[in-house]
Amino acid sequence: MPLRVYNTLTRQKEDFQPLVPGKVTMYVCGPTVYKPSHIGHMVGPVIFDTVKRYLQYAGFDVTWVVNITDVDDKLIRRAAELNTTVKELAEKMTADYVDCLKKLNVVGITKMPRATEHIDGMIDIMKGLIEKGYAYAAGGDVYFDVSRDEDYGKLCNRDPEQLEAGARIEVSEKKRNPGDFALWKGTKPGEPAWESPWGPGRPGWHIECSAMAMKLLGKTLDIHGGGLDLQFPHHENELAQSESFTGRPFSKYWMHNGLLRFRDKDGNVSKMAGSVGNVVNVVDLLAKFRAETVRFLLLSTHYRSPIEYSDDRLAELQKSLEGFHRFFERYQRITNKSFYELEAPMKRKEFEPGTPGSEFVVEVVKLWESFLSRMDDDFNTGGAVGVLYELLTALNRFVDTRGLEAGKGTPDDLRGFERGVLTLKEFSQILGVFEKPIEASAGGDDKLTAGLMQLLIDLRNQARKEKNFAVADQIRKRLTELNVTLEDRPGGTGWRVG
RNA sequence: GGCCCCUUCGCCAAGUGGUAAGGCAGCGGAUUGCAAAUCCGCUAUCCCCGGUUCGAAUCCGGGAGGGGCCUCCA
Repeated sequence: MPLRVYNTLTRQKEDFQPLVPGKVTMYVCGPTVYKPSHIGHMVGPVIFDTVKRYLQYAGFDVTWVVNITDVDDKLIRRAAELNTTVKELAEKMTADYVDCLKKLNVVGITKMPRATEHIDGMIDIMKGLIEKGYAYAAGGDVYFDVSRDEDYGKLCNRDPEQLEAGARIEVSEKKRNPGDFALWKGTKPGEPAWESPWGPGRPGWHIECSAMAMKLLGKTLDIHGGGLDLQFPHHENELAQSESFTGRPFSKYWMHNGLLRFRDKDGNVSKMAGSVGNVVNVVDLLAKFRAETVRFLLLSTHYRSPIEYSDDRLAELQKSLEGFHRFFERYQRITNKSFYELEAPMKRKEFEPGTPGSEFVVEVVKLWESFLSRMDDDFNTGGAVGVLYELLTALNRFVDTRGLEAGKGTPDDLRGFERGVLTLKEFSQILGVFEKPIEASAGGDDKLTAGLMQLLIDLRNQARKEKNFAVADQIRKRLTELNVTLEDRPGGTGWRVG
């Protein structure tokens, strides 16, 4: 089954076929770095990081660019409030953003260009647009002339006349049409400015993305992504100016991710955004929940659907993910190997069906196919996550029924088991999760604690042997009060925090 | 006013014409000295009304409720 992608431009799912066979260029709009990142900023990166992982898995060579907008009205305002420079503020907030991405295991970004590094490219585009009559200079500003662009509005299915009807666009004497947008803004005192043929000024909001995308990835991209809220006006304008400039399609596929929603105490649901004032900073969030849980939350819904955020939901999710980590410990007990250090081949075609005839392997292969067919269908990570849980259950069931933990498995059982675990690893790598053990439950790092725990466990087991359950239960109860849970397993007693 | 989307078990969430994945919670069972962990089983006909079809959660029309964009926003 071919990989299919929903294209905002055509409003339907299409077979994915990049311009150059085997290679994919992807551009995703990044943040304006004037405030610390909130979770909403992470939705796109996590999703497109997973998209990139899957495209690579499917055999494509992917180049992924995410821009940093480091000059704009909000930055200028905020810098003034903080009594700092735009540059300094941007650097600080960029560092915060990059750090958040790293924590959420977004590792696939090839390049992160800054808008201010591409002023020349923007000027070239503006010159070209003016030459072709798509843009005009007016009093130190440069505007894009919407009326000259015949298919303006095609991305968002908008009729320019309708736009004007409801427009609350800033009225400017300088504009020819109300819908025209600024490519270049003449400088005002105290603002950062760059030289240009139209005098000193700074870029408008949309031109930077066109300049950076085309400079780094070429005139036509394979995938352009971003949040649904950027569809209009940002992407519409980006598309208009880019295509007017090059005369070629700007991007083959446009992908838009759903926005995060926030449910308040009264049960009202609304988008999470700075303008609503209900944002949750990533740094604050990660103090409460593991980064893996947050990443998982963003992947457990289809990317085009809105994601409803709440603490309860994260807590619930975190709990269910612990089941996976418990299984990884179980795997280690059985095979003496660390799941976290396993490496599954990240090429789809390298999958080997494993021992033929084994019922368990047949089941694994079925789940593997199911997982991939969901991912093939417009990156349905929500559905794929469901298969991930199914595989976990299948593995635990196999361990139980074959008595693997008690050492009763045949070599054939163990081979099949390894095949299944490696498949789980493969899924994990595609989703970018389960790379590290949960710290709190690892427990054994501290030698003294480990020794004391072993002492208590030995004492309790001795009491159990003597049928002195009052003492045994006393020990367990007191440990429970200390948030330590004991597990009596076939191979001996284990413990964990939590 | 214009454009668009959503409504599936108590909660979250897959499924886009062939008879309802998965998670959390709940209940029952296996296992256990009792627990924990794990496994097994049980719990929905898909907001309402009408239509198309042999057959619809899935398509069409109408209604109700919710959300988004049109202005900075990931």
